[in-house]
Amino acid sequence: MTREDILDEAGAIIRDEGYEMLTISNLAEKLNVKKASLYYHFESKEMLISALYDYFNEKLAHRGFRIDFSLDSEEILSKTYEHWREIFLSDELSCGLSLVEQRKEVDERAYEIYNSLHLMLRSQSDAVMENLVSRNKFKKQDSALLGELFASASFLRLTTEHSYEDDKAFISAFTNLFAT
Amino acid sequence: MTREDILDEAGAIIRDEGYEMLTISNLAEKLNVKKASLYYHFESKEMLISALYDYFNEKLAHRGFRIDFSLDSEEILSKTYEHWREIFLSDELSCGLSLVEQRKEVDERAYEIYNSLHLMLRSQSDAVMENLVSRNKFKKQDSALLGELFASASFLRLTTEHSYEDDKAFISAFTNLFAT
Amino acid sequence: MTREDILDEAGAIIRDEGYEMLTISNLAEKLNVKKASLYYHFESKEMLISALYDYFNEKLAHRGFRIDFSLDSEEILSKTYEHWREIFLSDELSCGLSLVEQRKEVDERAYEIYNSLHLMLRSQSDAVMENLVSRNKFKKQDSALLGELFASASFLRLTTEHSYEDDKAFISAFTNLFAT
Amino acid sequence: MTREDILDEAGAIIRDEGYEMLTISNLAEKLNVKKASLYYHFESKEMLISALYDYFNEKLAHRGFRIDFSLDSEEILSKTYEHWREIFLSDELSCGLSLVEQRKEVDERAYEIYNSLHLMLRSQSDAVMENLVSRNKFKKQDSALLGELFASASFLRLTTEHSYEDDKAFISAFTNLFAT
DNA sequence: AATGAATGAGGTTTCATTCAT
DNA sequence: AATGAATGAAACCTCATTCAT
Repeated sequence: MTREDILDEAGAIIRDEGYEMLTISNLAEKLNVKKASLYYHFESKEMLISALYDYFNEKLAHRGFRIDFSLDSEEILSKTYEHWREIFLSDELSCGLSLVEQRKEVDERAYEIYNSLHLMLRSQSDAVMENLVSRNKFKKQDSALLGELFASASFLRLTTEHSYEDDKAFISAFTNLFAT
Repeated sequence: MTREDILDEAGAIIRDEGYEMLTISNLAEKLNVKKASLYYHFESKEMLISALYDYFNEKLAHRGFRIDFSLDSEEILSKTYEHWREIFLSDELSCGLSLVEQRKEVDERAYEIYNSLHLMLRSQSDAVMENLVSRNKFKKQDSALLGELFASASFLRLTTEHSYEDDKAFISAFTNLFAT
Repeated sequence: MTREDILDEAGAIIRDEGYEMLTISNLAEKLNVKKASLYYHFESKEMLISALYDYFNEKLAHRGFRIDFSLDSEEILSKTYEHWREIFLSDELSCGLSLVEQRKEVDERAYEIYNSLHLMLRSQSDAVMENLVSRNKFKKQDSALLGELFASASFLRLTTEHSYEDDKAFISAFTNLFAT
Repeated sequence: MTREDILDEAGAIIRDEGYEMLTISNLAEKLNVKKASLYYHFESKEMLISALYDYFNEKLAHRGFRIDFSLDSEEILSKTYEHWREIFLSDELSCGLSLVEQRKEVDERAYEIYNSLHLMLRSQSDAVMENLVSRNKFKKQDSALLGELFASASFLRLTTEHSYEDDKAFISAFTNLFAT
């Protein structure tokens, strides 16, 4: 059992059972070790959770963002959305996302990460919009506003349940709304 | 001490200290009563929390939504946003909102309310957009999409920190983007 | 079960089994209650121990010191010694004494009490010597020094094991040494 | 890391932090080794503590006691007291003393050593007094009683805080009290 | 000679809850 | 309507110890 194994299992518990079910007992049981063993790897529950934030942060940082701007507008938005969707639903990151969502109101650390996640979406959205506007794919208008609108709507779609077709339709409609 | 007093204090704890700090001990202490006394009013903690959801739901239901459509477009959006802001920040409702936000990933009941809150924003937003489009204040286009964009962006703005001016600017820009 | 019952039992454990055996589990078991019950009466183990110091201090303060100075010198010293012996061996106070002895090197509070106990013996010893010297029962000499000598020797005798006769002989010899 | 290093550090912990802080974890940490390593040198904590008693005993045994009886009475007492003071305060022995003081009520072994320490002081004190009396430096009287008085008062002075001058004055007064 | 990893037992404390009064 | 006293379960954590390497 390595530190990573522990963090992975901790993340899974948070995602699947909720933050308040992340107890040393529960965690140990799932890992098939005794409670005391966890204290060999982490000084305290607090430190474990802190490590969990680091772990998530690091994984998030390793996600690149490359968009092929030779595609047509709708496909560009579509790829962007897919990229985010992967982040939100990937086994690797959904745990951290779940942690952050549950703790953001109460834990400074979670709040920061939640905000920086927003910021990431927003800046990627802005970059895409700027490109489309500058290349006259989208009507000449405030690309920052377009960025916010696309990022916001996408974020909410990603954190609530929507059908695949519904998402497709949204992207198509969004493209049409602003396409030249 | 009435049931309402208890629910109010419970809400305040959730908002100010987080859901996990809502313990019988903490609640009793804040109310200056002994723990056992709370069991005269509520069968169990579970029932108390259930009552808390009802309490919030009821208060939410009593919030009407009346917009004076004789105002100009920007003012209409502004009033709409103000209306939501009041809901999100009012002492009466912020507690329930906090509860729902913290528990939505984990508690069926919270998830439902969270969704219905979204729906409410969305339907009000849709109604406003439909009106503006139908009265040719806004360009003829898919009013449902406009509804989603406005509701989404507003929701995220309301649940993260933004300056008053920033919000003003957003509404103004949004209006310009779609105004005829 | 009252606070006093708990303190008495805690004291007994310290005296009979040693300070490190004063655990919440052990204490609860001896009192035939469950661990959690102790927390109704004391906020924490630390508070319990603090209360124990108070309890001992109070009992110590209630011990008067009255010597009949019409007796002969040896009897006066004998009574004085008996008075102290009672303090050191009484069921009521031996517990506190044991606590203080075991913790004085490590716990500020115990150290203070230990010192004030010394001081008490010393001042009573001084008073007795002063009386005997001033009444010419003892040779004219530094009564403070006599006080220290008698108090010191008595203290050590009381905290280590000595036969009754040995103590008697000591007092007798001490009297002869200084009697006119 | 040798057995001695371990014993020295263990003693330092007992003196500086108290017996209950002598844990394998704490000890290992201070020695910059891992807990398991200590078990290469000592079978168990119990054996380690037993070795600690031996270690202290041995060091104590190596302290000779030689007094130059050609000095004057006050100086003889002064040297005797100094000798003891060195034992009580020396880095080498204060640890063991601390151990014994903290454990004497609870641990047979500590109790024995504590008693034999007393005995040592007592027999040295007796020897000095006998010499002074036999050489007519002190008035002809029960030298064993003088021995007890000097040893007792000194012992208490050494285990509680006193100024250097205060100690000096005590020795001077004691000398005067019994000098011919 | 030392250590990484694990453990069983037991420590203090908090939790929601009960029940007689 | 409220509370004093108690409780079982479970929380986090530390202890001395083991054992393969």
